[in-house]
Amino acid sequence: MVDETTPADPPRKRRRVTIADIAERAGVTSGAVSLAVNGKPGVSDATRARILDVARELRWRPSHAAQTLMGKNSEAVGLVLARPAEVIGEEIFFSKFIAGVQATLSGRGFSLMLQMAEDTAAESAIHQAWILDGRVDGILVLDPRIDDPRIEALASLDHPTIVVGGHTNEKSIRSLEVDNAGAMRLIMDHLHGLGHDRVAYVTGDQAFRHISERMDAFSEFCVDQGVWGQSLAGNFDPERAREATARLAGAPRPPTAIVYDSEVMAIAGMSTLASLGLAVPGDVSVLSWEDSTTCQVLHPTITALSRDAVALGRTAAAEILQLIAGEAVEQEAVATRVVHRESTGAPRA
Amino acid sequence: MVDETTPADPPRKRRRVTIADIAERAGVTSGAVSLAVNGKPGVSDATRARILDVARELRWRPSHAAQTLMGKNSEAVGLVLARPAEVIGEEIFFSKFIAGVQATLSGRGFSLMLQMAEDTAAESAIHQAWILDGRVDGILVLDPRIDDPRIEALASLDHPTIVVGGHTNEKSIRSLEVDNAGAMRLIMDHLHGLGHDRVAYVTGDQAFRHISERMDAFSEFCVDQGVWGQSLAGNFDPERAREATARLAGAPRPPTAIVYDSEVMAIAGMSTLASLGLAVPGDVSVLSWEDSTTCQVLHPTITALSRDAVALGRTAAAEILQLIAGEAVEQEAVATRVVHRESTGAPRA
DNA sequence: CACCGTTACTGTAGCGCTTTAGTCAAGCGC
DNA sequence: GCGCTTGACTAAAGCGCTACAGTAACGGTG
Repeated sequence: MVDETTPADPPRKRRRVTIADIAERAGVTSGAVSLAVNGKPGVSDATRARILDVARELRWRPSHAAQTLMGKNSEAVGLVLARPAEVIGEEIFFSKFIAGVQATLSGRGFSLMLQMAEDTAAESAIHQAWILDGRVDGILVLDPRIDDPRIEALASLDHPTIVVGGHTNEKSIRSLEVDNAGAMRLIMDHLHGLGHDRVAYVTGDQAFRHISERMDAFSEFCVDQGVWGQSLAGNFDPERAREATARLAGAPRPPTAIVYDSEVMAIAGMSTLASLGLAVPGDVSVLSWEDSTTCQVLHPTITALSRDAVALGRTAAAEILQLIAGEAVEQEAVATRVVHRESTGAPRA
Repeated sequence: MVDETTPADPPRKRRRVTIADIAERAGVTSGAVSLAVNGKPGVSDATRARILDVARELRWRPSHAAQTLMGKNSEAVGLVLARPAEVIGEEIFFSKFIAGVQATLSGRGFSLMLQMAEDTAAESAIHQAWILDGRVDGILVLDPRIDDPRIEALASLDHPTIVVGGHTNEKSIRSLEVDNAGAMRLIMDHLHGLGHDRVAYVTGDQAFRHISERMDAFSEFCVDQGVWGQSLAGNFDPERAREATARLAGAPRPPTAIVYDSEVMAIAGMSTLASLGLAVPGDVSVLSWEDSTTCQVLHPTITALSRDAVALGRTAAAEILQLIAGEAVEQEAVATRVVHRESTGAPRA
């Protein structure tokens, strides 16, 4: 019969409801309340029920700060993005990845702590602050670089961490393997299978481990299969992709197919080809590393390496949760395939 | 002579460095340390300098948990997304908005707490938990609905909150005004100015306040200017946009221009028109509410309402920070304009 | 019936920090 | 020399919660 709608409640400063309030009301001490709400033995069933009733009635919620002060988990995972805001805003990968991470995390009641940093040094500083403060239980690292200073720093902190994409030298740090070499082989098999033997690859930022892995696999494939192949360095900037495309198109012996390291670059490249009067895939085939709705609706539709970034995010989240819980981490491969669309076809004979 | 480097330190569990450690080493009490590190009067300059030196040397960082327990700010802002993961992954608006929010927040040392929720009820529960725990200092609400239950709930919690887009009935809650009606007028002025007098509007989810505001402005413009105008309900799903487009194209008197409520829908619509053999803008003009790189590179390029979602996020973050700091909140309008590209032109005579 | 083991609690000491009330010596004016 | 201020600290309480050492009552046992 206790009605807490508080009809004429004076709207003054609302004080926090604490276990002491519950204790008083239930006629026990705060210690007993703690045992009761945490499901630990030491209180009779009757008392426990009474305490829980009062707690519910008072709309009590445990103080997170007090709990982490006692060394409890913070139920949050941290992710720092060290890329320019424009890139994060444009590249569909990030929002998909984050959406995937969130979907899994939220299902388990975890939150995501997100920050952007200017550079990897700033990113490490944030990692450090979060971990020492116990604000996050685990950290997700994106875009690993060759000899990444962040990973070294994290290894010394000895905290649950998952590096997404590219394994690390630090064996104490888990990484979510992304088979960049295998994916590149899928792409090259596709193009080679169509008959292409002059392929160009317009890359993203080579400082990233995953990009350099792709480049290596590209070169190896070309050598092994006798394909003429050339990488042109880019940095995810569509303008750079335009320049690279124009250079390739104007070459004495232009490639018959171009692979772009991102959807944004592929689109920029394709529009450049169109403006140069080149037909896709008639004169040159185009393939995008990363799929999106845009690839499906553009004319011609763009053949793309589809990786399901949402699933990647989900997997990363699941793994970090397992790591936090101290369970064995089981690697789950993210399905990767080439979706054949209109932008790739047999080269002109 | 106190040397705490402990030469043969066994690498066991790393204990947290606390102000007590600093106090001991500096030969003062923890109270003095607190005064020193917080820049408060009560310690001599010499002592303060000594304390700060020791703190730096020991790499001390204040315990966030202890501080929030004392009622300090948590230096974080919360944002809950209540849309399907796929939509968040596809719509460029979200990543741009979040990137913008982050850019401003990070600059001031704040973090973003991000969660996804199934529905608005779950979203409110998360808000409540965050606020009562003091885990966030402020909350950002996106996609306000007509008679939004979340806003009511937040109003009763009396916590810094900014509703992005659409003002609220609750005058205690601040909102970041987005002039949907004005933007719709810009769009219609553009089309009407080109000579269109049969315009269709394929909408997003009408439960959202911003969508209904746009629809109202659309209707009003049409009535006032004697333009034949019709809204077709969508829900941001490209498939729905395709259906709507096909229906419009097949009508006895089809519209000469179609406005789509999102870039994803505009692209879907345009590809549908193409597959029906209709020329853009020859047979029908297309306009997208929301700009993106894709709009710029598609053939034809798409005329779009450009709102700079990154700036919107930045502004939202700046406002919530001002609100948290207790400063006066100054509304800063986000530049909005129609970017005229190839997809709109004069209707065929 | 003294003895022991449970059960169901209570009381209190922290976790790391802030804050307030005190303490104590030095300095000042008359 | 006395009272009084001032500056520079110290001591201790308290934020909300957990953990752990007690303790009182009860029931069973030989």
